[in-house]
Amino acid sequence: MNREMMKSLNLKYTKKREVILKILEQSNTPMTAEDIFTLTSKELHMSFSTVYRSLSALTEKNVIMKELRQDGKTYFQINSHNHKHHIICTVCGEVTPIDQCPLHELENKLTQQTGYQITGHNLEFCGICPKCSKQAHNK
Amino acid sequence: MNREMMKSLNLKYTKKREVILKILEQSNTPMTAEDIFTLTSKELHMSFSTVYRSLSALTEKNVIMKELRQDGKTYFQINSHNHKHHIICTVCGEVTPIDQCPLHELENKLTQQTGYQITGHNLEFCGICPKCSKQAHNK
DNA sequence: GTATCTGCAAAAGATTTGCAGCAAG
DNA sequence: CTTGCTGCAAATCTTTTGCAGATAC
Repeated sequence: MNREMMKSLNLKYTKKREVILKILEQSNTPMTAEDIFTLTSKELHMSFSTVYRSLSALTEKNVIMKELRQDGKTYFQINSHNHKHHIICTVCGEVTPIDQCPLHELENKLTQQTGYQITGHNLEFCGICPKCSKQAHNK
Repeated sequence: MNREMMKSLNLKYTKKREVILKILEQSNTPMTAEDIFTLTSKELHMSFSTVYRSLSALTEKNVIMKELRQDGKTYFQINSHNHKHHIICTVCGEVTPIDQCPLHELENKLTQQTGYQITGHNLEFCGICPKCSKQAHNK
């Protein structure tokens, strides 16, 4: 994301937004507002309102995507269009991405069955990661 | 849910819980704490703490299930084991149940791929219901 | 210059908790 | 009579907002 792209979205290119976007682009997993606040704060002064307002502006323009997970926190990630889902370990919280999204096929079927125009979905698996399974076994 | 079943779960059988469970059993769609508070309040005096604490006790014993949706509210439903997912209209908020759950197959595949013991999932579709599509078209 | 962004502190909305009194078993 | 349930009000947690000052363009 650079100055021109921001301009074309009618968003001003500020140092804060630059750093927020850099953090998101470098992350390989969705992040909470708090994560982003903590990381950006290492580079410059940041306030929670700026984080939330920037994330919200970028979400509206579809630059980033947000999802509310079962832990009650909202996670943000760059909108790469080949979106991913995740499995979250209920023991240690480890997050593992799932390569394929298995739902597009199903969405077509559902459109036929229900008449809904489907515009999105949220999918979240939870379970116990191999490491934690092993530890439980050893106890 | 009756006195004996509650007893076997080490939960006391109170009038309040009886009414909360009745409401949930009669509902064909997941409900928020507020929904339950409003409905139960028509039959007896109820407080939000009692609603939340009862729902939380029943969730722990797997009598009911909860899910946090993208609207930021937690929805509760009787745990019928043949669980359902829903499509939610982004315009009018209408909720339509989806008959089959398409994920059990996928879960087996994922267990092989990732080594996770998968214990649950959350799936939420959103879209525009036929009624709202039609109205938008007519404008 | 002016529209937009930022910071602070205060507000909001959903849920949880401490504590004292009450009811079920 | 003892353990667990209830009500109230206050606290919590994440996110949003009002307003005054600062910055991008």
